[in-house]
Amino acid sequence: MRLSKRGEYGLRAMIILATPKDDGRPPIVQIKEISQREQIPAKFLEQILLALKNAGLLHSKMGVGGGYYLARPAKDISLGQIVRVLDGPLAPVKCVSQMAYEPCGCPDEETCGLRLVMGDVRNAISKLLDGTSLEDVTHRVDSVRGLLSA
Amino acid sequence: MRLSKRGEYGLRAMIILATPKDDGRPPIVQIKEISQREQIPAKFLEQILLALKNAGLLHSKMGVGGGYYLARPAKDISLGQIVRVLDGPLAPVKCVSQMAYEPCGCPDEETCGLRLVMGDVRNAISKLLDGTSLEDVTHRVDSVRGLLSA
DNA sequence: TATAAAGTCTATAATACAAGTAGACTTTTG
DNA sequence: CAAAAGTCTACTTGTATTATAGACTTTATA
Repeated sequence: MRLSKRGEYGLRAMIILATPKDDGRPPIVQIKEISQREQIPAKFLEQILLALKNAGLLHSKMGVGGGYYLARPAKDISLGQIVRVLDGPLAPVKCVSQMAYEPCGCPDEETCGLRLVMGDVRNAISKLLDGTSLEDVTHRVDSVRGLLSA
Repeated sequence: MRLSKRGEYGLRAMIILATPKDDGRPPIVQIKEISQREQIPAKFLEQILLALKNAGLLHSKMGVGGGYYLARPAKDISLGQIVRVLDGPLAPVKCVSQMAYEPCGCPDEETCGLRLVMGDVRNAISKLLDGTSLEDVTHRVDSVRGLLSA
């Protein structure tokens, strides 16, 4: 049930891009900066951000002073969207996938025990990842920070 | 978030082994029969069942009339135990794993947004897989069968 | 007691995928 | 024009997954 490095790095990058600057607006950040802050190989991160851009979750600006920024407000980007772009379907087995269904070959899918349980797992993961936005994450980090400093 | 074939095959096999025969007792079944019923390469299944045996979840009997059978009542074997033996930790990232924790390298784990969310995901998966026994699965299959035939 | 039916164990092959690296190209600003 | 940025595609490398092979042990029973 592992998240790939690709998925992990992408989520980390998106969280950075969703974290407001002092003026309260989401920042525009360069690959290099993210790669340094999160210890991610720059060339690998490049591919990841490109994929997120092509999926419509990020926009970018070329040239001096350019970088990446969120294509939509942080509250309108869910972690599920990000993970699906980078790691594919959330479902543990294809036969319970909403976005990439494939039969699993069991004689009768309706009464397949594995399928019943994995359907639940898929739903639980989806409920969490599709139900959590980048804004939810940054707010939660803020509130933990608050508790720690208090 | 994929379950490996190894994990999938193992779960399927365990569910078969947990399904009571007409006399109400869990059966003893040969590799060959499971592999035919579930379309699993026999030699691959062999390794999987051996691993489950070495982990203490299955017992076996050699020789004519032998086969594999559950080491404990089906209600005392959780899906989580099976998956952990075959696929390793449930956690999406190691830094939220209970059984195989490793730091993920972020500057401060306490305020890492990714970690907060993935912790939730781990807990949700664990709640489902550790909270569901093989007996729960076979009962659930029975009840679906009942609904369909009614 | 021989034979066949079963599991045991270890090695290895074949693939697929993940992770990372490279480099040439384009766009933008100053 | 030069420097700073992203774009695109190909390639390499390492590792894990999936599967196959084969020689071995144990047990029932004819």
